[in-house]
Amino acid sequence: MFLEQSGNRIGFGEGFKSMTINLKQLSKLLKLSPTTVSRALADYPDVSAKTRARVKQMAIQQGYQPNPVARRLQKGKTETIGIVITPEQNYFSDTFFIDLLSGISNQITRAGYELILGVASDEEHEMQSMRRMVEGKRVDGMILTLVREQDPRVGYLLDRDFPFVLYGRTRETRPYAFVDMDGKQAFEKACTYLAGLGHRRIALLNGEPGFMFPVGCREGYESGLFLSGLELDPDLIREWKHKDPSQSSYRWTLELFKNDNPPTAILFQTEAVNGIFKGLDELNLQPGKDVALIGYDDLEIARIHRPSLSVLRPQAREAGQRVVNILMEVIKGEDPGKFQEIHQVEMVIRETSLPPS
Amino acid sequence: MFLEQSGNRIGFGEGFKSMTINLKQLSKLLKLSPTTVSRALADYPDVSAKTRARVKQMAIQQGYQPNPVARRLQKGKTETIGIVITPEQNYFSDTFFIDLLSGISNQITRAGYELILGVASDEEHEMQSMRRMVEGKRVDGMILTLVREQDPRVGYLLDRDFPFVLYGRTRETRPYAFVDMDGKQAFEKACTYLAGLGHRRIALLNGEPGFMFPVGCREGYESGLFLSGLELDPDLIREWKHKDPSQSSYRWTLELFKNDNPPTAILFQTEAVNGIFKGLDELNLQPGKDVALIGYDDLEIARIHRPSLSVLRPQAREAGQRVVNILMEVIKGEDPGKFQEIHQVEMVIRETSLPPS
DNA sequence: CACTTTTCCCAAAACGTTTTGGAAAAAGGA
DNA sequence: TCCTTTTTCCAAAACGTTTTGGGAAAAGTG
Repeated sequence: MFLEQSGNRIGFGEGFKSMTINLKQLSKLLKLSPTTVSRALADYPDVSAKTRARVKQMAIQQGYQPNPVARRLQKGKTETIGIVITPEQNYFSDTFFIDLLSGISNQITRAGYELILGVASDEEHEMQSMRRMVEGKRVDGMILTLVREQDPRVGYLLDRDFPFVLYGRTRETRPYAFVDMDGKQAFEKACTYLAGLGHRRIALLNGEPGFMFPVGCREGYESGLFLSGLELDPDLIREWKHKDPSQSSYRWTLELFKNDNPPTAILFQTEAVNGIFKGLDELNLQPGKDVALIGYDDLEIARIHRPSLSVLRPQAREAGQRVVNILMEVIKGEDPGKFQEIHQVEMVIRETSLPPS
Repeated sequence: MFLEQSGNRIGFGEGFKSMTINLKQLSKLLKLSPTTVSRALADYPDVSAKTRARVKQMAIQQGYQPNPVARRLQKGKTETIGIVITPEQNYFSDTFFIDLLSGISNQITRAGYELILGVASDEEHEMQSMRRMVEGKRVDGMILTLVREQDPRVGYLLDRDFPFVLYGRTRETRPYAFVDMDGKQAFEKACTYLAGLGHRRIALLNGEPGFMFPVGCREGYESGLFLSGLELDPDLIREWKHKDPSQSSYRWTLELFKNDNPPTAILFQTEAVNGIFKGLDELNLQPGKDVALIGYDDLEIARIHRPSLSVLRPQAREAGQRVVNILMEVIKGEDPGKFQEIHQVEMVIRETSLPPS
């Protein structure tokens, strides 16, 4: 065994040797006990201002950083949050999810925590990845996204009283913490806006059934129709699939216009816009001119397309930050039921929301 | 102090209490020492087959899982790999990056390791996030993506002998480990293919300068022209920006066709396809018919567009797995210079690569 | 001055593993 | 039988922190 804790590299088979100082070494340098050094750095009041300053200065000079693994063991916390994503969900479409993730990651870092990522190919592996994190004691809390109406993950976590926060909502009677976008209000707003322009046949190309988000979209759509004195026509509602948003939305667009009395406007999630454009193109209909369009999510394509796409714009980054702040409270032991946030969604009017021609 | 280590929940302000068993409790149950139980589970030969079986059975029955934090402290490893992504890089375009990440994540999990994710808004925060991981002793190794020609991250890691693997390459004379796609060979193949069809004016709409990948693309393009006996015309080369791939590629497409002798084919990264389609549309040119197109990366849009887009298809998932396997070797102390892999890229001919009309 | 309170510091325990360095028991060899 | 070797187990140390429970010195207090 080498007693010398120098940073010398030993050529072979040795890998990286940290050349950083640890608490014991630092305290020796200061001629203080590890206890006092630890407490000085943590700003405990029972260490004098003078030594505290001395300790801090030396810590900086020596580049001391407490070993997080040791601290975690002692504190009984992993200081880690888990999240599992699945590629099939076309959730990585452009900026939205990465914005959410960005808000989450930054806030987690600020708290001195870590974000560990699982990538699961399907629902089963999604659960498996989460169980590994939870039962393997690898995280203090979980963040769930793209929640389904019946989501086994939520039940699982509630059953074992494990801290978590949803981005979105699910059908579950027990109280839990969530941050959600007000999809209902957003679609209601878009729908009444279009009706206000004179549109009478407004279609909804909704997200995949089984997931929770489209439920709110539909509620908002129906409520918007009702408020505008329009009747609901089931023929004007279609649902695309996560696996191939473009393909399925393309097919449904064509379908919508087979109607004797076709729509003059479509509400949808922007993910599906490529299919819609393609369908309209094939039907020789000009987006914006012949058919008004409002999408949910302000993706790059919405801004660069000509005509540019009117959209509902959720604040993903802010939502991500809130998710983390709430999760920290829940981990501390706060009642999750207290944290149920529904964020308003802004409407951005661009060129595809004109009155009917 | 509570001696009783039961899993009882204490109602308030207590958060989640793991009700899992630990090594000491398990060994008490088995009437064995923690040492023996630990060694039995790790398949050491100095514990008899009989007790080993007994231990394993009990471990399963009790749902014992060793606390990873404690193991990490003892082993002096974090069992964790870090990766930092930046949202501005439109790297999340559809399937490519998520496939890479999927390969990385799965392989890391298989090794019993964790993947921690940093999201940085720009180059500076990218470095900052990495330093936090490295100097904060939070990871055993780093994975770098979207590397620049001059990449400070590589120098930083080499300087402190910290294990890392690049997905991609950079200009650096010291040896380091990487997995890269053979962009050069891919573009050469596409270029000679188009030339073989009779195209004489082949344009390159290349990625952002400063990054390493476009360098190889250009080399392959030039080499392809040379092999086909075509002359290089600098007017047929343009470069778009990561910030707005569609916008800039749209502008450059228009620019390309202002040429007295415009191209009949374009090579590009599929990320930029929306801008190209838009530009061609504006110029009343039909993709595939009037202008042959081959993109790099098989994104969803490439498959669903009519005409469907011929592409060069990198195997992102496999590359991700290799990156992790190599990183594990480097962490073990193997010489990074031994691991320099260049993966071949498949060409998928679809409908946009016809002979010139 | 004697007593109490406050200030400042520290030794030891604890977190839950794995590894080290034996030691007792069993088996083998003569 | 006695000695050697092999098998099987374990006590103690170690990883690097934070927390616990004082204790000595300094500062008030009468």
